[in-house]
Amino acid sequence: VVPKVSKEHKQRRHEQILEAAQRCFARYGYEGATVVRLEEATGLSRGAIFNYFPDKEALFLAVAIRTSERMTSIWLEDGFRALLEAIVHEDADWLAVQLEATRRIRTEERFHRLVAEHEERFEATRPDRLERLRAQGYRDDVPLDAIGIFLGLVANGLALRLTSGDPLPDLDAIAELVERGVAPRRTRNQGGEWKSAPRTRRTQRSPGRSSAA
Amino acid sequence: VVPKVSKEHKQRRHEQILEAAQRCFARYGYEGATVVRLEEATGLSRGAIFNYFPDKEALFLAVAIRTSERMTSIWLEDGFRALLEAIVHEDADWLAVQLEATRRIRTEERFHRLVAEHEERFEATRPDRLERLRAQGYRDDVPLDAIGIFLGLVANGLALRLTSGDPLPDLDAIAELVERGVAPRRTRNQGGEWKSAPRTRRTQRSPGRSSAA
Amino acid sequence: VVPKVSKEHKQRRHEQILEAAQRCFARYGYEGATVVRLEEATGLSRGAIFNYFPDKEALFLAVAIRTSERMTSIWLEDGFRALLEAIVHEDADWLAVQLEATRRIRTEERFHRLVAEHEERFEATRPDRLERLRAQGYRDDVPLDAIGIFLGLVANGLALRLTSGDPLPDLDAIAELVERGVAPRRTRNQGGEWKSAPRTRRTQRSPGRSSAA
Amino acid sequence: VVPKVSKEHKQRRHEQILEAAQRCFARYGYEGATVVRLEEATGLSRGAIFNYFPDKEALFLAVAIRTSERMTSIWLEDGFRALLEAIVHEDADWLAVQLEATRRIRTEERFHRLVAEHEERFEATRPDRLERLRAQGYRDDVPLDAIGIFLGLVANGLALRLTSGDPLPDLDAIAELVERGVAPRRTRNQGGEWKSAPRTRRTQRSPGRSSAA
DNA sequence: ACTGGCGGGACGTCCCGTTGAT
DNA sequence: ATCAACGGGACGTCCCGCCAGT
Repeated sequence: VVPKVSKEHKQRRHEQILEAAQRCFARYGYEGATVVRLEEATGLSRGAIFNYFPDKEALFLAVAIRTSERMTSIWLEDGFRALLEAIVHEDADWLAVQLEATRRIRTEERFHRLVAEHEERFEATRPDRLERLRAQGYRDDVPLDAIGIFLGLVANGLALRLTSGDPLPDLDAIAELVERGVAPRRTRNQGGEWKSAPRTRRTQRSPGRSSAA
Repeated sequence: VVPKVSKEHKQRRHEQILEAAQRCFARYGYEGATVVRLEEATGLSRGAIFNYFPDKEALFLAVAIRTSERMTSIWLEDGFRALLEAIVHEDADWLAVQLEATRRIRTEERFHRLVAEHEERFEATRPDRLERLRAQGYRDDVPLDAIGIFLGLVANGLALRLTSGDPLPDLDAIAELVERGVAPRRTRNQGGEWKSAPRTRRTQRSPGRSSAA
Repeated sequence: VVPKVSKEHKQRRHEQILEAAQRCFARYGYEGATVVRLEEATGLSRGAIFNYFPDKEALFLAVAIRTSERMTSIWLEDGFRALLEAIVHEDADWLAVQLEATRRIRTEERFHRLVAEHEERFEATRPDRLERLRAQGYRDDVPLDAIGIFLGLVANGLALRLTSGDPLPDLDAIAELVERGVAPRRTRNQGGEWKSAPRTRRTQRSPGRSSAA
Repeated sequence: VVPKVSKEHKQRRHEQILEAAQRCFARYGYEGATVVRLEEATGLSRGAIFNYFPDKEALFLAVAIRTSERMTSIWLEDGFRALLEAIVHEDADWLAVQLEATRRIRTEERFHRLVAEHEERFEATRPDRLERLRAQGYRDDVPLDAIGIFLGLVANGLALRLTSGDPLPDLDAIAELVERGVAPRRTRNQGGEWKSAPRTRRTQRSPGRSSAA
């Protein structure tokens, strides 16, 4: 009944495994991230790893959720430009994990259901993002959700490009192109608002399984 | 040692295998497309399949090259809007294959090299794409290759979104946003070609594939 | 469509695997009969073995059914004394397999169902054994099915004893004791009928899962 | 290093583990009785269990010895009929354990030796069973040890039948058949002791076990 | 040309028993 | 004395590709 190791210890182990697993899944893909490689990456043994996660699949799901939450959190709190910056400049592991996740959603029925359940459970906690998007002052001659989707396309396309190993694009140029596309008629292009814009700019993604997409 | 069946027969078998394999790889992913499933999809047996392709990886490479060439060919010959249309309206198998390919490039050293070799060999045969891009009349205050990359981001992002099962976006709206982003200053929207001129759309689906896909 | 190897070949392989597996299961028990040991015993590889049987469990079931049919067939065709003789003098592998089977029926829900399904399917093929028992001329002051059960107890007890490695009992003495127990009043003990008795003496077991019991 | 808990506490723990383990081994078999299940059954954890027994095998041996001693004690003290009654009416766990034990003797060299050592050590403590058997007044035209073996066959056969889930037989009928088989010539059935004198039956079930069994 | 029996390797899972912490 | 984290071994399963057979 008395905890044999401190709760902090368990927490740290949990985190340690998640982090190492993220590296592994990113580098080798789900199937390529064999248990042996997970052992090497974590520095722990099967017994330890599967003491914290029932399954390799559960481990992967946990990693995917983590990265997904990270991604949406950046977008919501720091804005779209910050998201592009993060995609470009931070380590690319979480992008790769996201792509893995979408692939497994596509190909593995079981995983699809697991993710759907999770999404359902945390759907309610999300604020109305469309409202927040409206406040950003985008052009109004195009449906707002289309703008949200468009921004998502660019972000995902960027992530895909980076994980493929293609060279880094000129982020300012990209941002400029995006900006002109979504800015209101008159205010367009008055001087790189993308960079100086308030940190709360964000947009909307489809409510479905957007986080993993 | 005279060939027992006509060259056309071999050609047809080759094609038949490629097509079935594409379905398989798209639906199940590379690892999930086991040889047994490939047998079922092709209606042939191991022996036959591995008679035409040295191993599973070579088969996948052939499929990936095929889909990749198809994608670039649409873009170059029918324009970006046509590419978007194709991504949206044709069966999504080749998108999934493309994603699989990038994933394997990322994770499998061996496959990465195979692709690189192939690219090198066929690089010379491609016309200068930037030249053709220039002819489209985009804005000139942003480097042309950035525009190309930007368009690629959107296309890839769209592909990724579709294969994830997210709902179809309003293509016209997306096209409008992209158009304003890349059009020259003054000439923007002078004829809404994006909307009104979906040049040579290829939206018809290849027969006999979609139903089974 | 044309069989690649002769049907006889497949038949022989099937038999070969069953026989070796029987040895293995008898000697090591179900859990102890690891796939490696089955490989050694059959002289074949995993690939070959599991080409003929989907599962280790299916293989065991096939073996158990085989031995069970053998046991009941001896009893029905050659009589109870012949059964005792067979239990004592033939190789004890099939006894051990039978015991394994009952144990797995007891402990493994899944196996229990498999056996039950099999029994159900072959129930109809069995002739009315109680009738045949009646013809044997046992004492009539005790219910006939009790006599059948009693004989079954002795046979099973003998099997259990033998597989435990205990020394062989004096079969004639045992037979004499059984004989006096079940013979009609007057004819009792007139001179070792057990040995000279007609070869079609048999008795009844509970219809349930008797074959595996 | 004074013992922190009383000797009685240790004794109770010991007993508690043995009892729970007996249930486990009976229900799941040796291999199926995983340590996790033993933990659940005992309400204790690995550490506690392996503090009292060096390993799983030793625990099983202890359980098996316990049940075995119980069985022989009933036979010797209360007679054969009482043994049959006990087999039929008491909870079947110890029968299953006995069967498990004989199986492991047969298949596991190591366990066989352990049991042999134990037998050797306690052989001397047992009174001469043949002597006691002789005192029961059986027929003398058949070797006495054959009678003993015969009775053992019936008892074991009955146990096997019961653990297999087959329906309960009519015990009186069985006893009558046995009785006639082993009784002296003239004195047979002079009082039907088998039926009328179920000496000192021990049919009450041990408390607290049956409900959970 | 085509089949499929087969070898053998590697995977995820589970399980036992040790060990260090309480 | 008791616990649970953990190491590491072995298991059944599945899968790819070779090649003997037709």
